[in-house]
Amino acid sequence: MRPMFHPSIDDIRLEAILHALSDPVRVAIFANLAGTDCAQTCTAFSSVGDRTIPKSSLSQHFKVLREAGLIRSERQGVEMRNTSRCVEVQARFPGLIPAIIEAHKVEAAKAA
Amino acid sequence: MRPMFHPSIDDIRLEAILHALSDPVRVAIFANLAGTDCAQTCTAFSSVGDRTIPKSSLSQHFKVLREAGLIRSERQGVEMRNTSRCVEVQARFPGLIPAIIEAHKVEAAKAA
DNA sequence: TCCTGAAGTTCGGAAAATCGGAACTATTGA
DNA sequence: TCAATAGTTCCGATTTTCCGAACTTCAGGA
Repeated sequence: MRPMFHPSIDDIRLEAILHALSDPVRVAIFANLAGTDCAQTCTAFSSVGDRTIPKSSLSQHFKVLREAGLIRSERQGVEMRNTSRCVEVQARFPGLIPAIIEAHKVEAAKAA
Repeated sequence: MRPMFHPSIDDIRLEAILHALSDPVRVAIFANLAGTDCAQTCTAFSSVGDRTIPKSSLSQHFKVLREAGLIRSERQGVEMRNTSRCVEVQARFPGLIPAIIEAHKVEAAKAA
């Protein structure tokens, strides 16, 4: 298994962030991670909304979020602890993440 | 030629906006449109940065921006007048567009 | 009216990205 | 050492993107 790659702050690309969050599953995962202090495992998201996400797809989604610099994944025993990198991203692109999270809430509120 | 489709404010999706702006050419076009009051034609963007964009690709890019609700395109004689819909999007997703434009500037500044 | 040129759009095939099932790896606990 | 669990990797099928070529639309002459 390859070691996990996490870009440094300066290598984070706006393009990659927007692409990562342009998927409904990924933005849901990220919004959840950004809204909590405790790390979440991948399987915590095996279903998003009413959809069931296959393990392989989940793994890809986490990889995209990780390589965009949005989350940090650390192995802890048999599972993966995922946390958001909001604070770091905020330093590079001030206000970007809060605006997207807020927009995501606006849309989620409307759907309900 | 099919009539152009512009989504109404309430049909604008966050997902579509993020996807539209996750492309370097499109975010450059949109940042430019958002930063000026005067409408721009498509050919005004036939080159972005140092890259030359084929007409057919440009047309597709404008279509993506239009259908995401980010711009409005109106035929004026032989050409197309494109303007941003920032004010409308701001009403639906407050702060989202300014944050992305700002992030785009941060990145553009770094590249220079 | 009939050209001609300019501005975009549409078509279609090649290239790239995405999805998900099956097989694999890594780690813990019995 | 064996079994179970969490996640990754592989790979084929589907979907999306890219761009050249052909087409449409409109304005301004001759």
